[in-house]
Amino acid sequence: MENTLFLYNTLSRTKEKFVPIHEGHVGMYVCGPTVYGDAHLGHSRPAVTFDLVFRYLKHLGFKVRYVRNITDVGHLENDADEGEDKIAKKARLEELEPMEVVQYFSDRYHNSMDKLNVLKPSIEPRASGHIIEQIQMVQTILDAGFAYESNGSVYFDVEKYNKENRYGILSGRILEDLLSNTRELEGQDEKRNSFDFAIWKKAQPEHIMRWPSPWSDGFPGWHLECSAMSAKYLGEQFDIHGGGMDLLFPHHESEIAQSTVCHHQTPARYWLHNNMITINGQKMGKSLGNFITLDEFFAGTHKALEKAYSPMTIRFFILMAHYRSPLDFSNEALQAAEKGLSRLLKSIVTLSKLSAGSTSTSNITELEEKCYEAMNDDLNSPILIANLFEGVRIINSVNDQKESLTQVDLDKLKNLFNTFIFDILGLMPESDQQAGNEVIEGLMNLVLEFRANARANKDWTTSDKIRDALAGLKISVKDTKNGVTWNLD
RNA sequence: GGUAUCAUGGCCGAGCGGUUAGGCAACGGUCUGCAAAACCGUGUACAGCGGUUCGAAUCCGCUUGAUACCUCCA
Repeated sequence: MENTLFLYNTLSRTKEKFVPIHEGHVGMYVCGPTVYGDAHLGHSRPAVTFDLVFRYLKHLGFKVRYVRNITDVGHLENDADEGEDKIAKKARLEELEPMEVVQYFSDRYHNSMDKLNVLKPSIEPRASGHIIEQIQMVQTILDAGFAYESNGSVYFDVEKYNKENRYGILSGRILEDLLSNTRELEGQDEKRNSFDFAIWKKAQPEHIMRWPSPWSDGFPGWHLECSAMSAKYLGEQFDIHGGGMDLLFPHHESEIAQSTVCHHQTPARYWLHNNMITINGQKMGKSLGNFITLDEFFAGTHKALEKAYSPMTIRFFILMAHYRSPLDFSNEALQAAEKGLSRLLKSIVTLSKLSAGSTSTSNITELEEKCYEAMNDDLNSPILIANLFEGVRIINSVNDQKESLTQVDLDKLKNLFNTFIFDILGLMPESDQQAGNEVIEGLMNLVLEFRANARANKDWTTSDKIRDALAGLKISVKDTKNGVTWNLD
């Protein structure tokens, strides 16, 4: 483990050397989805980003416990105090049990993540399964004097907390600014200050998702689940906390406040935030109604899409940008990603067929070092990919006999490509239909034999007819120096 | 209004004071019966205006524009 990984910590606004609390082990918590709708392109960014973190840490030899929650209670819709639970609303509209909705969209979320080749987290806890832990946490905060009960609900006393700690340590906000700038919202009379946030909410009579507590029949506050579940599975202080930038405030800020009161320390050492995916320069979001679901991408059914885009294209598209930069959706960009990915993956097949030379004209060791440098520098996947394309150039040049590599370098390059492309970037070949299909294999050999004969006789009409006909069946035939190759598009 | 981030060639997207990012597209060439693929070559990017410096896309200031958060959202 001689690699030194640097990560950008939102807490310090700098890149910091990553040193885990317990040597050789990493605890990572990432805010997962609220399951009340299909996963859209926006959801894929944190999933892929932290999948990359997970994969790379494992590659470096760490034993990683990766916890990603599923939020199935507690998020209020619209106005904070007047709204109803998102899950409950959807359930009532469709006359389903809330848990039925949760199950349905969880399954669909998992399905989309599987397609994107996102590894499953070690633990995927649900908020509804941790009500007791959350109630205990509310009690602890009340006992410590940092919360107050009001009409059956319990609110976190931000002003009091801020006297001894700093509310705003993560987001850079200053409490006075919040006070003077918070908008007027209806029904906030229960709170002492507008910036106080609920840690327990009394349920309205029509509210279906409710649990008994010392204060009221109700449900836990919005930010509490992550504090409770991360502490339960990763300890009172753990290594990495991740999520989308949009969660920075108030969600993560409030998590820090709650956990600090309960455990007297900042819950996580490194706070990582991925940037947003935008569409026409604007954030893709549920509430903005400008999102495209992942299934729509895979099927090409959304009106903004010129064609279908495969899961690996989406994954590669995301990895081509650094996780902290905004990434703008466009058909052009997706198609560029699609072609680039195809070229990258094709080179692996070419690589497997190369024969060794007596000398090496390229420095594979140096290439490998550059790949690690890129990843160690705050997971700079675009630089990594640029380096891999340098590898592609080398592979193709060797194939064209313009360069050569020794067996040692060839093996090193194969190992390099397998490690970075499959294990770390998590890409995978998508069309392996031709593999193992003996019928197609046999037919193709037969057809290409006829064509080879025609070509030998300079019967271009016949040979082109065969090639065109196969092209119509989405089989492309290419005549190379080393013979004929074909593949399914 | 407050806080934060950003503005790079046709498109996407790296860059953290001096050396080629990379992908896609385009053009020219090599190869090929023709294609395709591949390889080689080509683009005088850095929002604007000042400043610091021997030297700035990169640091500082101002201007303009954009986005995010401040309310659920990845």
